[in-house]
Amino acid sequence: MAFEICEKRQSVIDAREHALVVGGPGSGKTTLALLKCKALIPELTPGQGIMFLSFSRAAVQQILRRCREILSKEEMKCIDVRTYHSFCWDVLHSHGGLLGGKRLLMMSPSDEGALRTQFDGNWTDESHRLLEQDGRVCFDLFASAVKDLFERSNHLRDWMGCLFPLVILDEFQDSDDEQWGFVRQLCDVTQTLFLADTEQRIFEGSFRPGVRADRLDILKSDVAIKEVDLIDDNYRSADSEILAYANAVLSGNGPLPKTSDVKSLLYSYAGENFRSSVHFAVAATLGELRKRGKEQPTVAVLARGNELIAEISDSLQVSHNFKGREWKPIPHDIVWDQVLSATAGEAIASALEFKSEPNQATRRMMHFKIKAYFLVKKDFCERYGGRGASTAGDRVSRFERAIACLDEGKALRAGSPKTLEQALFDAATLIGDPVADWKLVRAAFSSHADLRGIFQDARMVRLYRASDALSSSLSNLWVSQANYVGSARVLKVVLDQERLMGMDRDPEGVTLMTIHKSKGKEFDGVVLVEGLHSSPFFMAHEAPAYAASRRLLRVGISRARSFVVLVRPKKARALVDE
DNA sequence: TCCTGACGCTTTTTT
DNA sequence: AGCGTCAGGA
Repeated sequence: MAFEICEKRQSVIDAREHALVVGGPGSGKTTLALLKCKALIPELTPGQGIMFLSFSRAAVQQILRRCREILSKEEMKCIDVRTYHSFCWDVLHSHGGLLGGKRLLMMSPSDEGALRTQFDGNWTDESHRLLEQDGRVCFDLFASAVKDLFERSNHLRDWMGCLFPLVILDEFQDSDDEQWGFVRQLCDVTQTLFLADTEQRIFEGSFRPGVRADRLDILKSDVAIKEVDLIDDNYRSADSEILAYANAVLSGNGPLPKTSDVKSLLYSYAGENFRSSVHFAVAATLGELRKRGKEQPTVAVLARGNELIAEISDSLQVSHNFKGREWKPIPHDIVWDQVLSATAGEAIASALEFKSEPNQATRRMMHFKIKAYFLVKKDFCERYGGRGASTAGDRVSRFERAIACLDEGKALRAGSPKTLEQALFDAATLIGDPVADWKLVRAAFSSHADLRGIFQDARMVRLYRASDALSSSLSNLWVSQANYVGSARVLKVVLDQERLMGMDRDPEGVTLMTIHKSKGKEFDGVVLVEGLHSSPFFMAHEAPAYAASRRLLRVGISRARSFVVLVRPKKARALVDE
């Protein structure tokens, strides 16, 4: 469907004042913003450009993809699409000296993480102290530091306005107080275009303080702004009822629109019944999309939680019987960046080293890596939620004590360190096949309740084929030295590399991720999966109308251009009240 | 210090 | 179902 420029849209393109465009998924906010850029570019003087800010690197990729469709190469040079953080980083890097005299030092998230795991106390206070006393800026403080900078130096702020006659703010409903702080400053010196969808507020709440439900009201009351609502427009699934379905789920009031573009599949039990149902749903979605003429359909398999995503990935890797047919494994990608699974992988790798070459050094390293895993886990729990932190802390000290025993030459006491060593000792001999040997050593981690987390978290460190970088590196170790010493290091290097490379690959075929990660993306088909005991569509203790869950569901459903399958437990709550 | 059993909860998370 | 938590026992 062609993008029609109605009067409403043209007014945004022509506007010389601040503008706010509100619209749902697929309503064409980004396209409209880029058309405005196209119109403005001829007026730019040399050195001037347009700044397009978004939150995540994934969103930046998505916008750049759109730029390639809409703008010429020359035009693209005039637009700077970046994340808030990278913009702030540059401002602080070039002009941070204005803040305290000496040059500022920016800390990357991993620098900050390393400091934080060592620091005992209130990290927020500490990060402010680091900025004020040492000129070291933590990632979370970038925006507020830029705000301070603009406040203290009107000259710098004015100059930013000259450099960027138009600044576009994507997903503005998700901005926090600090980000709004420096954007507010820019409003005085340049033209702005805000893009927003209030119903896509899915990160609001605990994890990013300062993100507010009434962000748009604050904007409208602080700045004179022209507001345009694209709420009725839909270009993504223009011919289908998918968005209408998603909006019915959002409102919670029936009835759901009757459509052949959204199907439900109900399952009865966890385990095999669940896994084969999901497997079938994905295969059927691929089949349906091919029938509809997509030769290489893209399909997203979405769930609320990472654990369920991991289980689904397991399901798609083996054959299943469903509806009297055998369904072959389905190759897929997973969007997965949990630091925890890499750390768990390092612990398993160090156990592989110990099993293959038992000596003081490998033995100590294994206990040390396990302790490191629990430290990361503790930090993780403290940051995101709270539960699990005390257990992880216990286990840190348990392995600390074990290391102390080793250093003093004493025998280990009863407990998980000793149980693990015994399990590794009892396990079969390693044979030099990294896939089999990894499996064997990983299994030893299920020998004690303490270590089950490592066993689970390392699931996503996969060694499928001999061609994989990881398994060939491990093979090389075995061939050259007849043991696996060094595999923990190799694993870290390979995973870091993969993380960098996997960054900007376009989705193709089947991709698994949480619904949160799917925000801003689109696919031909979507399979939304609800667990029986985990990742329910509606969280048990949520506010009465399940507003947050409904917003999330709407994001998930509306990712689809053509076809949606919902896989749910039979006894699950209905999507809408009748 | 470690284990066991009863009880409760089950979710995400940019850079 | 399966894990974290907390209390009490070995």
